[in-house]
Amino acid sequence: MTTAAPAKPARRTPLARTGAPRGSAESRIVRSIGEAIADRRLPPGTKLTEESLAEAFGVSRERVRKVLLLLAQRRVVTLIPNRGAFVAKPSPKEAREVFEARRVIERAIMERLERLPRPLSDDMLEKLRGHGALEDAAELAADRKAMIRLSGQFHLLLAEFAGNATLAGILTDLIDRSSLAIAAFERRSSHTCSADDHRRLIAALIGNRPGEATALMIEHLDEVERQLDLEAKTDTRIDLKAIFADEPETA
Amino acid sequence: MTTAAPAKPARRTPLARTGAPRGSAESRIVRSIGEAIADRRLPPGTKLTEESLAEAFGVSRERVRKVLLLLAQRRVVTLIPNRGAFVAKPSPKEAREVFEARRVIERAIMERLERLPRPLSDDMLEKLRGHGALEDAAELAADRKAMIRLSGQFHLLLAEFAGNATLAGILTDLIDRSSLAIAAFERRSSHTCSADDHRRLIAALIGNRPGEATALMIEHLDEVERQLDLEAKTDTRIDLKAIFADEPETA
DNA sequence: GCCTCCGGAATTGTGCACAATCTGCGCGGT
DNA sequence: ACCGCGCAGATTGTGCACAATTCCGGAGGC
Repeated sequence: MTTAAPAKPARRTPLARTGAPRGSAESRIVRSIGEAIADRRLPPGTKLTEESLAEAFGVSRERVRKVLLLLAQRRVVTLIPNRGAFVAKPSPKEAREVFEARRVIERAIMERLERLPRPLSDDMLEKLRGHGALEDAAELAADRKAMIRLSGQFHLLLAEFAGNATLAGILTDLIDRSSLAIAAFERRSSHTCSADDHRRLIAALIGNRPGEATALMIEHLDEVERQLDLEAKTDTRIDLKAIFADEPETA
Repeated sequence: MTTAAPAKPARRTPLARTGAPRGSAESRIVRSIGEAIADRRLPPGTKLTEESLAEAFGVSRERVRKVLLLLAQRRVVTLIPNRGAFVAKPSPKEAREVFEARRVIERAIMERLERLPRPLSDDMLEKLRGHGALEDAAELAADRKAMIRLSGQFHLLLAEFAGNATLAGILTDLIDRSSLAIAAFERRSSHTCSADDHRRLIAALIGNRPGEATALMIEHLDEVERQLDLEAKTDTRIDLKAIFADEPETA
């Protein structure tokens, strides 16, 4: 204050949502971008300019910057120093690794679910059936985006039932990265989307024939991976840049 | 890192390691803090003031802020809005989940290692034996910090041998969180630190008796967890705050 | 014709100043 | 004496200005 008040500030912070959920603003954007990537509105390799995103979400550039940092650590976007943020384009190797990691984790989850006391709780049954219905509806309506989103949610739902939030959290990231891999390597032709697999899985889980649900899950994941074209021929351009740039945070 | 000179005259990016200097500064700090937490120089619940850290590492406060955000997403520190960053203090539930997640992942890793063609490559054998020697030396010298660090590295080494960088990355986080759990729940008394377990594990791996190494790994992890005191009695203070504060980024 | 070099524009990176919020402590009222 | 209120100091949160870097296009030389 005091001296020197050259017309410059005049910012008013409209207190509209003063103490409002600060943190949630960021996670909202993270979710939003994450979904956009998952259902392929943002294909791998897309440049994510800070200012564009800031404008799109109506927030400041630093907010976006923070979000991008978060997404980068989840390997959903790739941050290249002085170059910017790009929707991650996994290598075939990484794609295979992600699916293998999923098999490892989801097998464990299924084994846990199969060990649950029977019959399953009404809550679980209802959620399973409800979800099945949603997937059926999406398939019937040929709503591709909904199907993708629901497919991810299905796996996450099972993870929650297993009661290990830590594993579920890890799986969340892996599912996002799967979506990315699918977007990057999906074959033009076939895509017998997995709603049917899910149906059988639900039935096996309810029916409780030992080992069957687990086997179906593994087979399901194998099938999804098998539908990808993971043979060489990677568009080396972006990948090389991403590889040779020092990754900001990889552990 | 002698100078903290704010002066920044004519930086020349000595290309020593390409575009690395920027990003690596942060990951250096992340590693540094991570290690300090792992070997208990920073016990759970410790307040991490931004400015103190900035001064300690000779960097600006925003750099520290970024690092804290990264560590927060790895669940190594807890970020409470307008309150600051604290070394995470896992709940007993979370501790159990982390160990279970480790069992899931490390079992898979061991099964993969056991499936490796025999004899193991010279490179692997050398690294295994070399690491064993280091652990022996640390145990002999009663160098607790070294033992903790080496113990984590051992598990990570096995993960690398398994050839799935994605799983290894996930395990890295879980190991850090294990250290945290151990720091939080270690019993005063016993701590037959696991160097002996590791020795047996190495032997089993080299010897290649089917299933033995995997079984030893599971038993090892069980044993480490069993040595913790995970009964209620949680210091609710910090945990409650962490729980009720809206978490910035949890997925 | 092609390659190289050199601006100009756009984009990212960083320090800084200030605003918002929380904690601790002392004062005054009941 | 106890409780609540409010002020002061410290700490975190955020926008902004500017520095650094990269990208793109064109002119010039071989």
